[in-house]
Amino acid sequence: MKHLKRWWSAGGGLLHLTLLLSLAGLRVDLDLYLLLPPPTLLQDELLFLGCPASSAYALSPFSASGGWGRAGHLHPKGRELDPAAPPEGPLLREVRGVPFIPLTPVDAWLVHSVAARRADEAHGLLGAAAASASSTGGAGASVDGGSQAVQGGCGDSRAARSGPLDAGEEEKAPAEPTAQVPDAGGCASEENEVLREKHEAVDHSSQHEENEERVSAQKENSLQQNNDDENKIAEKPDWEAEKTTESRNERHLNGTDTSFSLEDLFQLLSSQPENSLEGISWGDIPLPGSISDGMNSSHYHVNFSQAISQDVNLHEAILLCPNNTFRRDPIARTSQSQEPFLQLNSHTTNPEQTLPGTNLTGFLSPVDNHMRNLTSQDLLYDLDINIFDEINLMSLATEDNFDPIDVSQLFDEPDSDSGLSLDSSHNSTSVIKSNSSHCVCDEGAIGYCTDHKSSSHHDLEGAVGGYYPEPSKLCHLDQSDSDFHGDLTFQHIFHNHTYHLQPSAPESTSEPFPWPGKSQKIRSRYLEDTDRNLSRDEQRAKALHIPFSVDEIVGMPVDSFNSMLSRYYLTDLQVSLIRDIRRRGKNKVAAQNCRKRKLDIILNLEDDVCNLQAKKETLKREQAQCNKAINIMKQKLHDLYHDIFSRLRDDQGRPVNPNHYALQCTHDGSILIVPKELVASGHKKETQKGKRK
DNA sequence: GGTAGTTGTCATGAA
DNA sequence: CATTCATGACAACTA
Repeated sequence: MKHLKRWWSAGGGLLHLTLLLSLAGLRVDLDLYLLLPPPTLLQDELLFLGCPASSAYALSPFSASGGWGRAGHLHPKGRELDPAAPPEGPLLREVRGVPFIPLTPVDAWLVHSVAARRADEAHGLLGAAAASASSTGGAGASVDGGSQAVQGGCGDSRAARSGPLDAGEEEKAPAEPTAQVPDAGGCASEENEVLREKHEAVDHSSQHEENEERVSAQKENSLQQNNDDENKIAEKPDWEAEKTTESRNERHLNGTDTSFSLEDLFQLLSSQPENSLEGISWGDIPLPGSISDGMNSSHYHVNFSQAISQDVNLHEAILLCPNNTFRRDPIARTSQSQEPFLQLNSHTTNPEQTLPGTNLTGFLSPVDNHMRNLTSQDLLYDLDINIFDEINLMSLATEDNFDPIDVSQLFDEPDSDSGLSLDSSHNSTSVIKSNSSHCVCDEGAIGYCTDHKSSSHHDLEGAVGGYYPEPSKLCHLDQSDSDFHGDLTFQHIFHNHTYHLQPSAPESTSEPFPWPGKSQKIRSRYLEDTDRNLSRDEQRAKALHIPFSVDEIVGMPVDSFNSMLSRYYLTDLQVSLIRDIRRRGKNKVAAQNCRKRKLDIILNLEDDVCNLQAKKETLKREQAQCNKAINIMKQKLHDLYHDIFSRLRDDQGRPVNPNHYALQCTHDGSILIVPKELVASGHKKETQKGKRK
């Protein structure tokens, strides 16, 4: 940028720039009038910036006072000329027929500087030549393609396109020295003047660099004051400012804003690294040359929304890019973030390439939002639509006249094995298939009807083998799996061109691709590992391209399951398999639960046994303690008895024999000595009464 | 190679 | 009647 500034400040910068544009083959007839800025540029510009717009702004280069256009052709935006305007400087007078409308102070300064310069020239150097040229209209150092080095009288058509001048402006024009438009000779002499002043400009170049920096700062301020959109540019970060620049360019495209200021040029140039000018595709610069063309030709009036809708068809995107959710070019995406300049170019200079969808870097964001807003159901729906094609092929596969080769050719699968012929499938499976053509469909027949099932699978896989993404995977299923022990036959169907070999032939002989030793081992190991992780039902579902996962099929509620079966177009084979998968899955879970429950019951019973055994021991100990206490009590009672009878005496003073008498307690607490015979008869009566009750 | 444990599956009955 | 659940039985697999 510094280089650019210096280059720019050298005075001939615009000329060089124009030459570059021309050499690059860009049809940009920038009418550049190169005049050196005075040393007082900064002060003048500051003064200029401080001026109200009514007095300082937007004088068209075709202003009569400016002297570049025919009198009476001031741009409608133009107000009036500020007499205090800087006297000289570069002017971007017209861009490919579109009048240069200064929007920024710099632009306006350019206009003013040229206007003042032309006033000086009218009095001095150009003199009569300029006066003679004024009758033919403006002229400039128009450089177009390098061939039109000097284009005289070019101001006619431009002035005509620039629109009428305000009457007031036209009246003020004579007040200024008449800006005589030079003819060709005038342009030549003007170039000499430029060269002469260029040397002078070298002295002021350093100061001009500073001025340029301040000018850029002032431009930001002026943008805030004048334009809301420009104001956003000043406030927003760079990446947002790019958007605004884009919008501005779109305004150019739509013709709503025909102005193209040096600021735009600056912005474009500054968006590139300092020394990368040569890397800039000048043809991509959204110069108003092409803009003006866009005003005249309809193909630049692009309906972006239409372009988006045409390009980003969701279904089409998914179908075309099954591996990529979004149909977008990652390279373009990268370039959007890394090369805003180029991305910006793509909108303006080459819409034919950009808009039809090859490069949607700038327009894909709404599509992305749309895609992000899609629910998983929507995506699943699209996915299912995609899968339906497969299912339809499956249906075809089950038909008799189905030719798998056609399918292979239809999908043009690189990995498709041409050896997957009808002969192979029929040779290996037709006999079995004829014996039980629908064995797979039968409930409960899948699990261990291995030959039949595998044969059916083979038929199907053989039918869709060319379409199956990785048919070789199925050849590397776990050989120990009895359900798929026919996979070797399977393998022959897919990959072996020598079908006369035994199914148990070594795998290496049937491998169609010459994998190197190590990679083949890795590959087979990988495939075994990946397939080993799949359950049988998952493998079956994969083989039949069931569009649902096993977990979904098993865990889905009944209503959803039934609605799913009715909602999607599924073959009988698929429906049968789905139901089997569901039944087996639920039964598997039930069996697991049952075993778990049984195990829990067993464990609980074992715990109960342990608890009961412990309780039994406790009770035994308690019983022993009780017995021991009872014996103690009996012994005490016996001792008490003998003690009592030893102290008892009858009427004659003799001791009472305890064998003949017994002690009996009455209800009132008194104790009687009763003969044992009476006690025995009394016990009999009580027992008889108890029995009667 | 035999064995016990695990797991998947089927058949069957009950809810 | 269809579906689910529970469970015994069987087979395959694994350690």
